Amino acid sequence: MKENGKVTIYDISKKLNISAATVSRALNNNPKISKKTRDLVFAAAKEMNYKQNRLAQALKSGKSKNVGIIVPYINRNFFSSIIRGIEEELGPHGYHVIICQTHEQMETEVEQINTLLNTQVDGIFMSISKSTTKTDHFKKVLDEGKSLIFFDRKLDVPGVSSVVIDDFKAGYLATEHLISQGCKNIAHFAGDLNLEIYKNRYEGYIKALKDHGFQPNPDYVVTTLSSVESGAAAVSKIWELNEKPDAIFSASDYTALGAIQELKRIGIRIPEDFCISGFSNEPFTKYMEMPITSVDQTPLRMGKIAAQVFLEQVDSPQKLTIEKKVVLAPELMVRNSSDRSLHKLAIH
Amino acid sequence: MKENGKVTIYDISKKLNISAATVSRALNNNPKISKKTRDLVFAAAKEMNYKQNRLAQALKSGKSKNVGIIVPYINRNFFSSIIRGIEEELGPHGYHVIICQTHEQMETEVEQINTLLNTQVDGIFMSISKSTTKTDHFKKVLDEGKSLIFFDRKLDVPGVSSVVIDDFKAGYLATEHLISQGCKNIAHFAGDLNLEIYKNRYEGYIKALKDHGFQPNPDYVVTTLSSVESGAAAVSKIWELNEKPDAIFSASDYTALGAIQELKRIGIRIPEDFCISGFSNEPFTKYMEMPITSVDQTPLRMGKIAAQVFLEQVDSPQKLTIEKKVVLAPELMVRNSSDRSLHKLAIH
DNA sequence: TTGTAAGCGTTATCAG
DNA sequence: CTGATAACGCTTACAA
Repeated sequence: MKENGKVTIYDISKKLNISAATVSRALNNNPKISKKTRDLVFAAAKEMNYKQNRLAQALKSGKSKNVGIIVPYINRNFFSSIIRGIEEELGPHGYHVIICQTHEQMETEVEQINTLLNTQVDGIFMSISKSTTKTDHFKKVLDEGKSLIFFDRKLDVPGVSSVVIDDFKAGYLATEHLISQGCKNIAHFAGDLNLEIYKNRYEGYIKALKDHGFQPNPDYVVTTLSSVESGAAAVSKIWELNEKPDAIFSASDYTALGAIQELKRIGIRIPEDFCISGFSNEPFTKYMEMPITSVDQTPLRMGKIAAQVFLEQVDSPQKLTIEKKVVLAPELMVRNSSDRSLHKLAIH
Repeated sequence: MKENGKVTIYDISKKLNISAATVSRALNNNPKISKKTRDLVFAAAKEMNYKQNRLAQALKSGKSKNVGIIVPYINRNFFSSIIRGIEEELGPHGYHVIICQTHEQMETEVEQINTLLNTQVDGIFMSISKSTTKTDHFKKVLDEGKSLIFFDRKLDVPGVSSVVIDDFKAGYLATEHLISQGCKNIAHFAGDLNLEIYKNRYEGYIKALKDHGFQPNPDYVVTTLSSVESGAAAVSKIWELNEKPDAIFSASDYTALGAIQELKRIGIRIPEDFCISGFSNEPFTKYMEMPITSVDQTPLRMGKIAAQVFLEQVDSPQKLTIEKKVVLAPELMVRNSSDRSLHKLAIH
C-alpha cells in the first residue's frame, strides 16, 4: 500500500480520478464541494493513511502555526510553568511551541531570534536575558510583521506587548506584611537593579517603608545573586551593622533560604525574633519544615495570558499597531517564616 | 528598501543580474562558485537583510530540522531538565525542539504524535503517559521513517531506541544503603507497578532484601500516588502493623517528604529511629532542614544522550534498523534523612 | 562557473 | 461543483 509514508493529495486525486484541487477543497471542507466527493475523499484519505504536510501549507500560506519561546533556562520552575501555560492555551488553536534558551547571554538571544525568524514562526514570546541591553533584534521581529511578546523580564520597545506582574506592588505588599508583623528594621536583599523587575521590587519596598513612617536605610539594602550561599553571606554582612535588622524582604527565594539557614545557625528564632519573605514561590518554599513566605508570580496564568494576547494579535488585521501591556497582580503567600499570628502568645 | 521583510534569493538575483540558482549555491558555499560572485552575493544578502526561509528548504529537502518532544507535563523538574539537555545538544546542530504535553492521557499522546508527524519533524523524543497501553501510534512514527526515542518511561517496541536509568539498580542501591545503616524492617512506597520504572524499582528493593538475608514482607509494600498527602497516609497505614518498619525506600520524593512530616508529627526521630530515602532528587530534597536522601536520575545527561542517539540515527543511511538501548547508572545522594554516620555516638 | 527548469505539497485564482 | 495552472522559496540535475 503505502511505500514510505509519503501520501499526497495527488495520490488521492489519481486514485479517485479527480483533480488535486478538488481533493484539497474537500479536505478543507470547502462548501462548494458535493457531499459525495467529499465523503469519497475522506474515505480514501483515511484508507491511504494520508497526512497533511503542514510544511507545504505553511509555505503556501505564509503562516507556520509555530511560535517561538525564548527563556534563559528551560528548567527553572518559573519559566517552565509559563511555557506550560502558553502551550496549553495555544495547542488547541493548532500551534506548536518551539523552545530556545539564552543562558542569559544577549549574543545567544540575538541568534535565537534570527533562527526563529528563519524558521518562519508566527510570533515570539520571550523573557530577556540579564545581559541584554540593545533592542535592535527586537525591532527586527516587528519589521518582519511578527508579533513579539515579553513576559516577566522586559524592556520598553515600541510595538512590543508584555505580560508581567506588578513587581512594585509585590515589593510593597511583602514589606507591608513584614511591618504588620511588628518588624521595625526591614532589610532588602535585592537582585540586579539594572533589571526592571528587581528595581520595581526595590522601589515597592522603599515606598512601603515611607508610607508607614519608616526612614529607608541604605545599609539595609544588599545586592545579592539568586543563590543560597549569597543569602547566607548577605546575612553575615548586615549582621555587622550596629543596628541589626529584624526582617528581610528578599527578591529571591534562594537567598531567603540561605538567610534562614544562616540566621538559625547563629541562633535567631524565626519568626519570633526575625521575619523573612522570599520571592517567586519556588516549589521548595512550601515544603520546608518552616515554610517560607513568598510572592507567587502566577506563571501558569502569565503564560496563558501572553498566549491570549498573541491570539488577539494574529487574528487582527492591523496587528502591528497593537501593543498591549498586561500587568498581573501578585499573590503574597504568607507562611511560617513571617507569620507571627501563631506565636503571639509566646512572645508576651 | 525592504517592504515587509520578504527578501528572497530571487530579489538578490535580480539585483545582481545573476540567476537564483547561483545565489542559492553561493549562499550554501558551493565550491563551484567563483569567490567573486560569492562575495557579491553575501554582500547583497546582508545589505538587503535577506533571511533564509527554512520552511522552503525543509519542503524541498524533506528534512525540517525540527524534532518533537512529548512529556506528561513540561513544568516538572525532571522533564524540563531532560528537555534542556536535548535542546543544548541539538541546538548547535541546527535543530529546533517542539514541545508537547500529554497530561498523562494516551489519547492526547496519540494526537500529539499525529500533529508532530504532520509538521514533518525529523524525529520524536518522548516519555510515555501513565495511561498508555497501545503501541500503534509508535509504529506509525517508524513507518514514516522518522526515529523515535523513549526516555525514562518506555514500552518495548521494536525499532524504538531508549535512554533510561537503571531503576532496578537504583532500587537495589537505595535499599542496600538503608540496610547498611542498620535498618531491619524496610518498607517500600511504590508507584504504579504497571509502569516499568516503578516495577523495576520495586524489584531492586526485593532483590536487595533477599541478597542480604531479609525476607520481603508484602505488608511493607504500599502503593502510593506521588504526593505529600499520599506519603503521610501511607505512613499511617504501615503504622498499624504489629511489627513496624524502621525505614522506607520511597519511589517518589513527594511521598518521602509526606512520610517524614508524618513521622515527625508522631514523634519518630530521623535518622536515629527511622531512615528514609526518596527518588528523583527533586530540588527541594537538598534544601530541607533535614535534607532527604534520594536517587538522582541525571536528567540533563539523559537528555543529552538521547539527543546523541538521535544524531547518530539521522546521519546513518540505514537508520530504521538501528535500535539503541542506553541504560544510565543512577546516583544515590545520601543525605541526613538516612545518614546515621553523624549520629553514631548519639545512638549508643 | 553559471543558467534553465523542474519539483517539494499545498492552496488560490480563474475558467468552465 | 470541478479542473487546470500558477505560486509559495528553495535546491538540484542537466545543460551550456
